[in-house]
Amino acid sequence: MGYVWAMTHVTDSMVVDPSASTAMRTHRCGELGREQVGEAVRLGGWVHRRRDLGGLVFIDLRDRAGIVQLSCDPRWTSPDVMARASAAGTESVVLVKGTVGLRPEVARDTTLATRDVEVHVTDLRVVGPAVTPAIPVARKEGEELPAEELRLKNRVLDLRRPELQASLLLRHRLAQRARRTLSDLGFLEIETPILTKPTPEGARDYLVPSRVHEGEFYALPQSPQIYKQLLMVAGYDRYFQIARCFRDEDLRADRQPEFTQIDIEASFVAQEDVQGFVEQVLVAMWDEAGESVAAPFRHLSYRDAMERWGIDKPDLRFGFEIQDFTPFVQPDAAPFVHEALAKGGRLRGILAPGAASASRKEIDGLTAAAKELGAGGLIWARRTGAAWEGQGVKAIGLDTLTRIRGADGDLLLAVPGADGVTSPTLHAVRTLLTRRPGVTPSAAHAFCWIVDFPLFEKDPATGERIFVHHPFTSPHVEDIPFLDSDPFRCRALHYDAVYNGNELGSGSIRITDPALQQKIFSLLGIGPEEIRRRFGFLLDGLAAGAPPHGGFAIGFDRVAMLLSGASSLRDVIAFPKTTAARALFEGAPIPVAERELHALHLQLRREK
RNA sequence: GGGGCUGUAGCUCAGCUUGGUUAGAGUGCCGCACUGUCACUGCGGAGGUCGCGGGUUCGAGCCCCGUCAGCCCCGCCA
Repeated sequence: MGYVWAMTHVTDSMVVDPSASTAMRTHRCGELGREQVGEAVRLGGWVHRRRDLGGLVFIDLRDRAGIVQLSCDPRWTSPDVMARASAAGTESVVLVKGTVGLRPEVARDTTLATRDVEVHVTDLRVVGPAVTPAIPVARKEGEELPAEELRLKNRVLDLRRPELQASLLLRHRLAQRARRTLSDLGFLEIETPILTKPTPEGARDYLVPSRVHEGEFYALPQSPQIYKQLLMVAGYDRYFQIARCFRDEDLRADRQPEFTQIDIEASFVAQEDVQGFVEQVLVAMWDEAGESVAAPFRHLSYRDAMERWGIDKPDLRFGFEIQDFTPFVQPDAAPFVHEALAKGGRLRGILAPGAASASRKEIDGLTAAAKELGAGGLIWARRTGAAWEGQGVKAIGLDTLTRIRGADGDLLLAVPGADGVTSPTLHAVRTLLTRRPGVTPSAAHAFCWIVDFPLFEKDPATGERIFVHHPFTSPHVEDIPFLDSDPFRCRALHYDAVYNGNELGSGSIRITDPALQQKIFSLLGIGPEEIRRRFGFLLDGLAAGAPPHGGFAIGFDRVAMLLSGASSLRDVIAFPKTTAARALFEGAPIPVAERELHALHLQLRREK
């Protein structure tokens, strides 16, 4: 608490912002320090805490810059002002006149950034009385936050908390820095429509019924994808937008139905140009948060990432890489291992140095995580000295273990099977291993690019060929000949930016050849009529003289979350939605009256 | 759509394992006292549909079923 406070508010209070001065106040509370001693000041703020000693009243007055102590003392405060100070309720807004004074030496034992000074109050008026707050803004040390449901219902109070104010302040600075960085690189900030056309591909659209056109709907954009491509065709060269995007899908801690992307597109570029722009923006934002990071970022192919980390967004701050133990498997391995190999699977696993100390309970936890992801179980063995022990000795056999070798103190964790099972399983296992006490990251920041994603994948449900990304992503030029003969061999000019195991965003080089775009659509089984209906305006655009172009979208909320140390997107969004996509504070969504539905040509059908 | 966790005073929590007095604590709130506090202190007080509905039982905050809400995860998120 005190730590966060000091960290976020001392910095701000070091500089007096002259623009803070208004007709009603001269400074922000948190800006006052020794430099203002002797000055007459006027302040406005919220009563954070009040300490009423009878003859003396102290008030901690809070605003967005921090807290300063008000001292009401008969030596400088009249009896009627004293009475008002003593009656000022918690979280009420007061206007104060006074003089900045040095606090008595013995009375500076405080965590406030403004610890040396206080305001000797000569006038105080409650201008915004507050009812008793439903949730506390000022908390005791160690006091838990109120339940998130209450925080969301009482959002104005929650937003007053210094931590949340610090997060939103940082978010503002990140946005400004990104904006300036891109603008300096010649990118133009251009807005695109919020009422757009449904794109039945991908995520579910939020639909908006048209009043004017019966039975027709707008969609809220899942991203400005097609618009930004058309801006390239229109010759705008370099575009960006801090764009709101909407997806009607189920939520997670790091997923909101409406979210913000730093959306970028540029013409006459290759993949590395776009990556260079994105790196500059990311480095600038990290710098804004006080973190020094270096570009260019390391490149990893999708295939490598899946092979060594089991995921396309590896956390490179830690070791515990996945290995292929298949070549070491000897006849003494258990039948189920041989069966898995016979079916074309592999035996993959992790040799975790020093993890032989893991308790049985811990290993059970790893096994449970493995089973949750579809693995039959988790083979494990620990090596002490030269000896292996554990269930894995039987499962994969001593001969196999001997060939795997390992070192004293290693914990071996392995899973036989298809990559589709072993990769996610071992990724989950690895993630748990990195969280063991005593495991330290090799660096604070590990950025990388994941490149060479496959263009197509098989739909696990239907077996049909589906696009991994959106259908405007260009294949590698050298893979185009294989589009028909060996589609799964084709790599996409698609790239993800990954940071400490988090996907920060993704982008691609787009298809600009209308013929190739048509071909891709038809490979996906979309007929000419449907192409026309859905994407006609894009194809027409491409046919009008399209420059080679590509772009990227940075998940801005996620960046703000990571850089502010928040554990949820909801803590970097002023008015977020719950996991059921409800807004508890304002109370959306709500049922609408029959006549409103009627005007929109809609009729409700009651389910069940 | 599926799985898990949580729901008791304004707030944070205990009570639930093993059903049985008047459901407690801290804090906040209200009142009184208090001239250097800073989580002020001291004294006194008010404050509860134990999320909601049903069931079992002589008796349910506690057991069972259902439901709602919040959170976490899987599916989903081109």
